Amino acid sequence: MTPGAGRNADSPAPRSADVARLAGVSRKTVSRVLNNEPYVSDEARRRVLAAADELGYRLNHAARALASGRTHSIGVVALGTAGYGTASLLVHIEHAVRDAGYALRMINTPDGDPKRIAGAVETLLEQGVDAVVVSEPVVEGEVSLRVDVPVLFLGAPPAFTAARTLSVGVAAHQLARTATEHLLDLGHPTVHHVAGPQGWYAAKDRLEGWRAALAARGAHEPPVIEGDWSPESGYAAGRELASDPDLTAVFAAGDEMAIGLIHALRDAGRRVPEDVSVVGFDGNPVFAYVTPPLTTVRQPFQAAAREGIRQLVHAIEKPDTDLPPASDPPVELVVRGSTAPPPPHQG
Amino acid sequence: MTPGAGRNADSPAPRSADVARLAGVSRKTVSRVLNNEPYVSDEARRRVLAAADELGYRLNHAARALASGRTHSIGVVALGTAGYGTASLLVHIEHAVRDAGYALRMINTPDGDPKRIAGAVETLLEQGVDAVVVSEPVVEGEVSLRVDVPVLFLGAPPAFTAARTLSVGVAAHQLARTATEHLLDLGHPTVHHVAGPQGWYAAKDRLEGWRAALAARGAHEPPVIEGDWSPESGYAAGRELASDPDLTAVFAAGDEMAIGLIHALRDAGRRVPEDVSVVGFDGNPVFAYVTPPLTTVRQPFQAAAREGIRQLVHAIEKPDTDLPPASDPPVELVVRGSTAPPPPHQG
DNA sequence: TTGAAAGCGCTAACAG
DNA sequence: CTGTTAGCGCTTTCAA
Repeated sequence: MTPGAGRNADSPAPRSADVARLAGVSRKTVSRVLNNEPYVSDEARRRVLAAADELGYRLNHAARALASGRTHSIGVVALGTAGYGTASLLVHIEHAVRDAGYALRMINTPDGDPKRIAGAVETLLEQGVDAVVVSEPVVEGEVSLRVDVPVLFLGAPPAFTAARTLSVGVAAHQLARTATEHLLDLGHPTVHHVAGPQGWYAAKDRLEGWRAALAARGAHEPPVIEGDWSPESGYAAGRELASDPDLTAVFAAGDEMAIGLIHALRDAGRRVPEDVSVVGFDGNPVFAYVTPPLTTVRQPFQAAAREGIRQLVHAIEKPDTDLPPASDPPVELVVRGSTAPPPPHQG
Repeated sequence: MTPGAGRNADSPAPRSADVARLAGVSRKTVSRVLNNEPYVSDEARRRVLAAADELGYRLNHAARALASGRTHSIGVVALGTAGYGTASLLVHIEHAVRDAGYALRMINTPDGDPKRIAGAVETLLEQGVDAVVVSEPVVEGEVSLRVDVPVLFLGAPPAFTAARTLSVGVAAHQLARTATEHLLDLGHPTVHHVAGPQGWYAAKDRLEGWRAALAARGAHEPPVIEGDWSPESGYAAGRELASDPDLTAVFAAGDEMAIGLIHALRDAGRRVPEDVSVVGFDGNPVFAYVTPPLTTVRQPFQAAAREGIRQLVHAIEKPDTDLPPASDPPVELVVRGSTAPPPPHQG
């Protein structure tokens, strides 16, 4: 006997009134049970649940949203394409959202153009969401949106102005600094940087972390080469860098750029890590298995997603109370085989 | 002057009645304009649009869904974690869904357990979706669901029974066969296989493609080693395989396993591709930049997503008409540096 | 080409 | 602890 077997297969889907009738209670009581509200006798609760089950009842969220003004869903605008970083962050966001009892609506935009992001948020709002999370937006935030739900910016400061914005970082600055210091600690006189596209906040932040580390040690700051996250752009940067005889260490703002970079360096006859050390950024586990295994820093995606959603749900549900602050996400350097002390002497 | 400047910032959001009043028409006419229905004078249309714009009007989708019974959104249950394949497919699905004018609701499940999938579909249905797409489910499909919306299985045959199911493949069998034949064509006497977890349909399909290629050439079929898609499992398989002196060619069911495999082979003193050739599966562009660059087959994710959504939208909107069939997705072998003819003679 | 009336299925507010 | 009464903002008849 499948659920709902008592009725014709083509009969309309059961409504809460049907459940109420079968359970012998009012619709409101059914509503109470379904929403886990207090003040329902155990007996009534039991009967309602049994009736709902027997009927194969499924709550109509559109009706609930219309009546309550709340949709119980969170919209996320995901940036970028299928990179490991973005995808991994998205997975963790989804998980955190679901754990919090919300549904997820998603829009992906290939680039981080603020107008595009604003358009995506607009679309999400129209579809009805209780909050919005913007994952890793770009830096320039001149757009202003009329948004009355809370907005979380993950991995960046607010990319546009709205009534209630939150922002949770992924410690990019600190991670970049850690990566650079690792190289400096190894004895390299300075560290070159292959940056991400400077329209992205994440790219800018990493660059600044690198710059800060250099400054703190009084190391010379070589010119930056800007890539676009792709391995191709890392390769191009590597060709350029390979001609510099003083080059001994490079920090790339992304693992994939680092991979391209290493390839170019080797094609140019520079050994990694014997001649040149390379550190990446992201922490994709697969790069532990390439030659040489990539030293990198791991982004605390999970911690950031959980913390961000925690704050967001708090803003939705208890906007007037304060939220206990969370501990900072861990900063993790993964030392593998692409880094080593600089060659004995050069030139 | 920002939109809606005429009203107090805290006033309730404008409704279609407000637009109607300002435009001097009835609510139904507003509805007609907003839904691009015929039988509206240009003049009325213009006035409605102007009024909506002036008020900063945003249609309430919950109300529309309640009244019309259609949500204009498609639910997707995404399988697996942040791998390149899954993420890339998801991005293309999102794009195709949005292009079709639908919103996307997403649930991610880490494994492909049919019960989990069924639960995810149930959740999606409750949230209200006009159709469901299940991305790359596992093979065993004993679950039966009472689903009245169309369901698309992408990359696999139906994983559960429902009223209206569609299925669009990603040519995995053919791709696996092509990969294997490439190795055979190079002169390898046979090809070993590192498979994906056999609970996954995609893994089984690739294994069968490999098997078919071998059978067609009358090549001996060596025992299969089963991995779990991770580079670690590829490495473990590589350690095992490296002890076989007859080994000259391996087809791995995923790029990441291939990377782990190559690493193990080299750790064991077998050169790639001089001693052993390796082909992967997926087509992640970054592996063009590792050493050796990985020969692989590219999955037609975009073509599959577009075609699947096309069929799905057709099933939603015109369930009674036939849909012109689409051409098969392209099968693409990407030959890079990890494959070569077998060594002159062995043993 | 347009409008009036009647719900869609649920929850909110209030009364028992 | 439980029920009653009104809507939520839109689309759907159906009539003009």
